[in-house]
Amino acid sequence: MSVDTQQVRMAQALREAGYRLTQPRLAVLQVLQENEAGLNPEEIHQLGKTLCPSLGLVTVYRTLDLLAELGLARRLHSEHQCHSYASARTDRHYLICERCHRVIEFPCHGLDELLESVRQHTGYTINEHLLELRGLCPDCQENQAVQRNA
Amino acid sequence: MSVDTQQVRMAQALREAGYRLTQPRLAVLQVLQENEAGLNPEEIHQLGKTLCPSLGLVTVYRTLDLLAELGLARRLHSEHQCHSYASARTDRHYLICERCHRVIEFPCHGLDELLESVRQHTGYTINEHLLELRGLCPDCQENQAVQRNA
DNA sequence: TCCTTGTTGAAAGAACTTTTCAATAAACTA
DNA sequence: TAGTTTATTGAAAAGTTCTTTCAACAAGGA
Repeated sequence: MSVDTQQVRMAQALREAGYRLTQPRLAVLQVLQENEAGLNPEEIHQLGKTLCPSLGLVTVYRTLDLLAELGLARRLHSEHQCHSYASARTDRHYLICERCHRVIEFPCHGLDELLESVRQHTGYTINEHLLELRGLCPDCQENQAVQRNA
Repeated sequence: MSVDTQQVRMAQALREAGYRLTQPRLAVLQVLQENEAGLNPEEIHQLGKTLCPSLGLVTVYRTLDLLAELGLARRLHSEHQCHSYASARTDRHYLICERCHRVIEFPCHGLDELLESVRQHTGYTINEHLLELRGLCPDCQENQAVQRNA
């Protein structure tokens, strides 16, 4: 998909959701498009200023939120940083309840073939991985059911 | 493994690495042990003060770093927050180069059975997932080889 | 072109993390 | 066990990162 096509897609998405298409928003979008992934807000701001000199960092934050809302951008990591006690393993498997935010670790088998296939397709070596699942824990599923019936 | 066993393990790890075993460090460790996963530094601080009243937040941060260095604790999410341009999918698969920090997305098949097995073992429903792989991209592998030969 | 109102950028504020430094306490020595 | 050394601590200050506030601006409809 070309840059222009993407911009048209974004223009539509914005209008449909009742937002305006502005120069700062186009600049942020274009920076994201041209850099695939892995930019932080400050980097996006610096690159974006070459496209829209008046662009402010605040607008970058706001636009990233907006694009996320529209499903056009996505935060790479979860917003709340946590610490967990863990063994010396480098591989991490977390299961997070979206309602009560409880976090458990789970044993994970059967990922090896997947990793090998990724390695072959991309040429990357893979040293460690993080698999983070989000859903509802049994308690919250039950509470939700109770609430629906009430 | 019991709490006491863990403390002995930590005492050894600290001494072997040339660090001292202190009350604040024991308190942080014990809080992490008793709470499995998902605490932020401030929460650890509050809980830790019941075990070591003088415990300061700064020491919590320092101890978490130390425990991470010793392989006894682990940060749940990566420290640098990034944004990536993405489609509307809720499932995310990132491959991050640990050297040049390039991030690419990759197609991911074959995770479904794994998720189903996790669901059965834990009782959680799973709405979305994040699979983050870390390794070296082909370019950096090559550069590393060149450097070794130089 | 005018008007309405969503959007912007700067400054201030909030939240989170790190650095600095004098006081403290762990661990070694005698 | 008491004395000594030095890593460690907690408080305050500084540094980062992100959010809120608000007057000025510009997008898009009339």
